Amino acid sequence: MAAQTDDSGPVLPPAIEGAWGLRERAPKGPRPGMSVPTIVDAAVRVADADGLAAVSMSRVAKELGAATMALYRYVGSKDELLLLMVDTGYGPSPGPPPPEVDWRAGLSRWAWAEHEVLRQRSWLLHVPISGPPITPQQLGWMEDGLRCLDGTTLAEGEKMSVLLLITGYVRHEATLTSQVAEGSRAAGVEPSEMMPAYSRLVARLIDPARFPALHRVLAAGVLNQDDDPDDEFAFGLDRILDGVEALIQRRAG
Amino acid sequence: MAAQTDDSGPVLPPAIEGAWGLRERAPKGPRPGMSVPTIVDAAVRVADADGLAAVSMSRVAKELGAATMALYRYVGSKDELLLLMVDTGYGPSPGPPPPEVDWRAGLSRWAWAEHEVLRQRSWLLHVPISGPPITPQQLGWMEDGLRCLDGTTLAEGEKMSVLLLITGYVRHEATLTSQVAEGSRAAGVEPSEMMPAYSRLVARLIDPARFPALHRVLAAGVLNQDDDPDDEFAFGLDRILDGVEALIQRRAG
DNA sequence: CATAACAGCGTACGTCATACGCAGAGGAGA
DNA sequence: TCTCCTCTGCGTATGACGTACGCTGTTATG
Repeated sequence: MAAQTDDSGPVLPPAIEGAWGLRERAPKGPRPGMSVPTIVDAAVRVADADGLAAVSMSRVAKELGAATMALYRYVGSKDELLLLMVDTGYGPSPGPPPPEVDWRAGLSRWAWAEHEVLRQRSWLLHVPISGPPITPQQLGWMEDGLRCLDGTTLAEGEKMSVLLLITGYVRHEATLTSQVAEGSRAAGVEPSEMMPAYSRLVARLIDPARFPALHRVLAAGVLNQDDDPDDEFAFGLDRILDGVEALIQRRAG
Repeated sequence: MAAQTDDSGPVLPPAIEGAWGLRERAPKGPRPGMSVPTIVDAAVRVADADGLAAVSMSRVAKELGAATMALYRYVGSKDELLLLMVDTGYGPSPGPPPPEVDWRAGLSRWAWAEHEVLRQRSWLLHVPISGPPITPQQLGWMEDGLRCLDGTTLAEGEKMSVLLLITGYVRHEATLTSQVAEGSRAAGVEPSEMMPAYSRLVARLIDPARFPALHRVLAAGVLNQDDDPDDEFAFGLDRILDGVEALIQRRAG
């Protein structure tokens, strides 16, 4: 005869339900001195300033002038806090595509928006993701991506696959870029000197007879020139969109 | 007047230099009781059995019947051990493409080979990568990938970008797949019931008016049907290869 | 005013990576 | 043969971390 929460499908952590606005008030007891958003914002501030590794429960608590264990009244575990940090860190999605643009321009805009977020918050890439998206903002990004493909002839499942394809690319490219940046900071090398140094290292290691193709790449100086990283990103994105375009035309024709 | 190691570019950790076979013997002192490969193999065994989270220095030492601190005579840090684990975990690259196949079949084979490795060793995806590839096997994979594009008209830099594109996709797709698998294990749900459960959860959360496109996807039952995950993988791969093909034909024509 | 739910948090525990230094092994040189 | 010197193995100790547990004091409701 206990209260039935719902038709209760899979169980959602309380703090996540809170993010969706479905959370019963607490009519008894003292007024809470903090809130989940306060805590998450503090954690995001720490990550922005000192990286994800600096985000410990005690550090976040210190940021709020509270004791470590006080946080556990609001979040069930550090993993839960991380999940909420991702939601906040990504921020609101770029919104549905402007009506006058075609799917390609829309998806491009969508991809660049995520690219920009990840450039400024590279710690997002270090959060171990532990499941499919369930937070409001994450599903908002998904919605906006799907809308870009609204006018096309793709099946719903294909739209989804296309989005996964693009997000995956954006994340991977951002991962590589931030690794170079972090590596150069760790080694105390000028960022512009990072790739040349890497190129020299590989050249020293490999035997041209066993690694001919790689040797040719090095000889071409590909890794030396520091061309605009945005060009590199645009290259891959265009390849993917070309592939999508081929599919759309096949479905249409 | 001290010995000059080399023209010494960037510094490589000793254990990694060992992996390249350039390491001077130690002519003095007692004979080592273990070796770097022994330790790495033990660590890989632990990860295969109980996941990456189970890989602690003490657990690996226990696996070898040694004391924790004994390992530090062979590897400089846990991060170094992880890097070596990745090298061993990936294993040897699939080899250069058979001579009779074109670039597309070659790259497809290359991508499926990585896909297969990641399917069997999903812990590889959890290792925080901290820099561009420098271990022998990793560069071996790169070499084999580059060779697939040997006959094409692409510039060296473009070949590199194409490989990054594909690896990124393979890794991302494997990440999503393994997350579903791990999530179902953690929740004690049948793997085949995982996506339907997720679908029901999202349906409960979202407001169809604010998430129309997402709602349509759910209504189409896209997330319910458990089609062959390999088909999903093949779909994205084909889109990428279509994009590459478009580029190659533009460069050629 | 009594009660019960709840906020804040001090303490304690188990785990982890790893710095440090000692004991013993076993070639190299006397 | 004796003496070093270097290297291996590892015991101990440190500091950080996540978090279980339970106490204290607050506050709205009966």
